[in-house]
Amino acid sequence: MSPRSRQVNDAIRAESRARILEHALEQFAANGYDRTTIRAIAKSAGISQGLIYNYFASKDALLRAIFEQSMQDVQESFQRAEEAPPGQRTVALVRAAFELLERNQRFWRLSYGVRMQAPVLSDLGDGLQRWTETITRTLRGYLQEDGFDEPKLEARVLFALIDGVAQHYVLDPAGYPLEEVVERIVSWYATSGHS
Amino acid sequence: MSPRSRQVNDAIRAESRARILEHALEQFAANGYDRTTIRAIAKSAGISQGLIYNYFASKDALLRAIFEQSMQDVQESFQRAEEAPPGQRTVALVRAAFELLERNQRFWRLSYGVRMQAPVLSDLGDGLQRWTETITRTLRGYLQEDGFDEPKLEARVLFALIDGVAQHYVLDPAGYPLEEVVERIVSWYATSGHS
Amino acid sequence: MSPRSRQVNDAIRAESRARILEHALEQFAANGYDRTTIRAIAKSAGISQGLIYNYFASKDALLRAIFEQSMQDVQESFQRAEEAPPGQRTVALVRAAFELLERNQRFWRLSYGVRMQAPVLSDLGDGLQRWTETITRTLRGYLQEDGFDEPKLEARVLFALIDGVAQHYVLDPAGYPLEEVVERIVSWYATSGHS
Amino acid sequence: MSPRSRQVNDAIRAESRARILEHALEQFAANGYDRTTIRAIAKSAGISQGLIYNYFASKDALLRAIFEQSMQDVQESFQRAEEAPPGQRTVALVRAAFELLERNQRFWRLSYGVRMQAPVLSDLGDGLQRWTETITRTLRGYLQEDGFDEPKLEARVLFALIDGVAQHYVLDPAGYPLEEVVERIVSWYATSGHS
DNA sequence: GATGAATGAGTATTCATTCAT
DNA sequence: AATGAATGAATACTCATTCAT
Repeated sequence: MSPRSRQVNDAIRAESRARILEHALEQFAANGYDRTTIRAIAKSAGISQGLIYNYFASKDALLRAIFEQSMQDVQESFQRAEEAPPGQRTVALVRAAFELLERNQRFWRLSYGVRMQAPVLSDLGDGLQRWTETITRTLRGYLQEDGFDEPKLEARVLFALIDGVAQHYVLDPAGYPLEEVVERIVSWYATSGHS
Repeated sequence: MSPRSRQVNDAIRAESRARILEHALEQFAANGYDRTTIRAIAKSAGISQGLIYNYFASKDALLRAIFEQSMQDVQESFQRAEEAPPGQRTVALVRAAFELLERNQRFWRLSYGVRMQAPVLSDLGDGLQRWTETITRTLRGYLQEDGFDEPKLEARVLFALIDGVAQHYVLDPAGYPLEEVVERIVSWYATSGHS
Repeated sequence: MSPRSRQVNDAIRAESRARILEHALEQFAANGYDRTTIRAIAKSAGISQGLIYNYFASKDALLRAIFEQSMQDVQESFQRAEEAPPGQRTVALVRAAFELLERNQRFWRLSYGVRMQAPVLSDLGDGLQRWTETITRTLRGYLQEDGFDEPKLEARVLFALIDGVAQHYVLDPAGYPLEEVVERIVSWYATSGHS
Repeated sequence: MSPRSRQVNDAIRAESRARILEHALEQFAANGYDRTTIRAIAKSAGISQGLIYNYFASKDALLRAIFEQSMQDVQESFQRAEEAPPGQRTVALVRAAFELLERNQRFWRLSYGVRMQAPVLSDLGDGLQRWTETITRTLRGYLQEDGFDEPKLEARVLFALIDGVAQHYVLDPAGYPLEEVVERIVSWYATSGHS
């Protein structure tokens, strides 16, 4: 008789939104953004196509929402790395990065698949750009603390290394010896003040 | 209206084919494979849409042809690295890789943009997969020669590093200090037999 | 939770129904029937979409209800014209028509916007058709009373004139010198028995 | 063998374009702009939906093209009215208007159906507005020539009359005694310098 | 009486591909 | 060898309408 209570509605909305995001991520990661149809997402989520537009203004907005959600996760994770004792922060951040990677493979797969199109995918470009800069700057700070000679250059190298490993991992998660590779990298940056 | 001679015809065909490949690469690199239309390629090349199908069976086949052409280039380049004296081959290959990168930025941009979709872009998957394996195997061999302890693991790390740098470079060729980064990497692998 | 009394309920229903009609007319007049969404009406009225269907079976029925309501208004207005003394009825009707027009601009705007689609907008056709015939017949009667030679033809002309002026007015109410135009027309039909 | 000659292509294009315009007008006039689908136009014209976009950028552009084409017709027709001897120009223009109406009923039906939406149909608004002003100004000039006291006001009345008759005619061309009505109007404006 | 989440059929538009010339 | 008119299947998105609460 009486309309659904505010709380019940909010719960329904939260659940539907999450469901859509989850299945959109799954499809985007598997087939790439452009080759994923709204139809496929709806089917995968077991809902109608129209419902998606009840929660997201466009396919583009859906992609953006996925990024925002994941970026928040990244921020939090990196903040925890900051709490590590000086001299161990570089290593803490490297480990944090790979933990993120394992925990959210599909997002990173999507992210790498979309990266080169950033300037072309409206409004996404900025996010990725800023995120890249943040990482580089953070890394630079840690490397400087840890006594590296050329922290700026070194940050570029380390970031590239992390990025490269992450991509290779994501291309074949089952077959990639991520643990070993991470340990190899960590062992290299653990003994501080090289050069 | 005497029919064109065989030779003239062949020359025309070669020139048209090359022209199409060139402009397809340009467009694919700039906008991504999916977002590039046959129309755009034809317009860029100054020809009709139909003509493209006279040389390539499909958009997909056009992409494949670009890869084949570039892969050949890669092979040749890497073969020259093999001629370096033992103990310097790793470094030679690293340098060769980055020379290739600079010489053919657009191809690498396209390549990285398409990589995550490999399984989904028909028939392309194999090519990329095989190419990845080839590089890893070659690297492993050189690193072993050069006295590294765990050549297999080390090859994964080095390949990831190269790949990561290449991607970062390709995202912003003008702003990336490629020379310095390469020298940093090279200096690291030049003093052989680390461990 | 004692049930609402019958009377209170009826009052609520009447108020809601009127509210919906009011805002539907506003939206239909501003954007046209086809380009007005149920969503827009609901938003304008500050109610939910669903509620509209509690009062009207469909968008179409809502349009029909607006017409019924306004037609009644027209009937009443024209009946008052009938009370004018013979020889002044034509003028009385002309004045009544333009008073209606000014009083209910939005309805006439909607009406003119929908007129050409009448046969296509289910069940509306009849209403408009009948209404047109009624006016023509009434006008014919008055003109005959007033001694015009060819009352049938003259009625067509006068009706067209009224209709044309009304439309031009409704297209730009602020800039149209309605008073003057009406006086010009009235002065023409005031001196009865032309020919 | 050799591609179609320029001339043949131009002929094909002209024929296809005309065909599309013709069937679009037919559909728009019958069902209104908003309720006419591209699909329906294509089906009516016996072509694919895609082909329409080969000639017109959008449904909107198609509507605009119809207006441009017909407006040109109107211009020419009115210019011929200008050649009438002074004192008979008003009547010549009235006759010209109704000839246009009969010759192109469907266009006027579409035009009246869309008029109230003008501000909402992108880019069309201006055209109709300007056209209205042109007519009013021309009429005013002729009426002044013909010695009417208040040509500005009189022009408004005459324009409304023409417009009203045109609409009533277009609503039921078969049953409307257009000839008689026109003659009635003409007879009124023929004896110049009333007042 | 009232809500708003959900549906599904429909719409304009795009684009790889074909084919007569 | 080359053209470009034409196709048709697919796509993102809209919106009137339903219904459980």
